Amino acid sequence: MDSAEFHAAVYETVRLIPPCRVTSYGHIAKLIGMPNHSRHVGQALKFLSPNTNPPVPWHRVIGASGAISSRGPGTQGAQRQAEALTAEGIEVSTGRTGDLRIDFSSWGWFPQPGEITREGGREYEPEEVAS
DNA sequence: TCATTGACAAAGG
DNA sequence: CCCTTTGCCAATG
Repeated sequence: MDSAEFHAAVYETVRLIPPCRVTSYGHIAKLIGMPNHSRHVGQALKFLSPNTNPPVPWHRVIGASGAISSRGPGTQGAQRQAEALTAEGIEVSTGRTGDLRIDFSSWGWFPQPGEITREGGREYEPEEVAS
């Protein structure tokens, strides 16, 4: 599997995340079958151009700690992601250090690699996704 | 080529 | 909880 296929696999998998649910980079990597490529899931999302068709709900992917990953000092990417999540109805809280976090016990989505279509994996209409 | 960078994760203290 | 260390590997310079 080359990198282009990897990126495509990431997008397809992220697209399966139901609304009002979030998962982690590492779990996406696991679902693809490459559990040690969590960092590259983030890269794939970074390369994602806005307004893709079909839409990819990139905002539903956060770090395994439950925190929205920083895009680096002085950037607003994390804030934008938080806005997209709250717009969906997901609660985003702010920790002491100003980190944006989400409660996995309430919003987490971590299916095993076989039970995806059963659980609720379906495709979403463009208007359902902010992107 | 070689070195550095990450939208990461798990384990240890 | 927090912080540090270690493993990871495509992309970037």
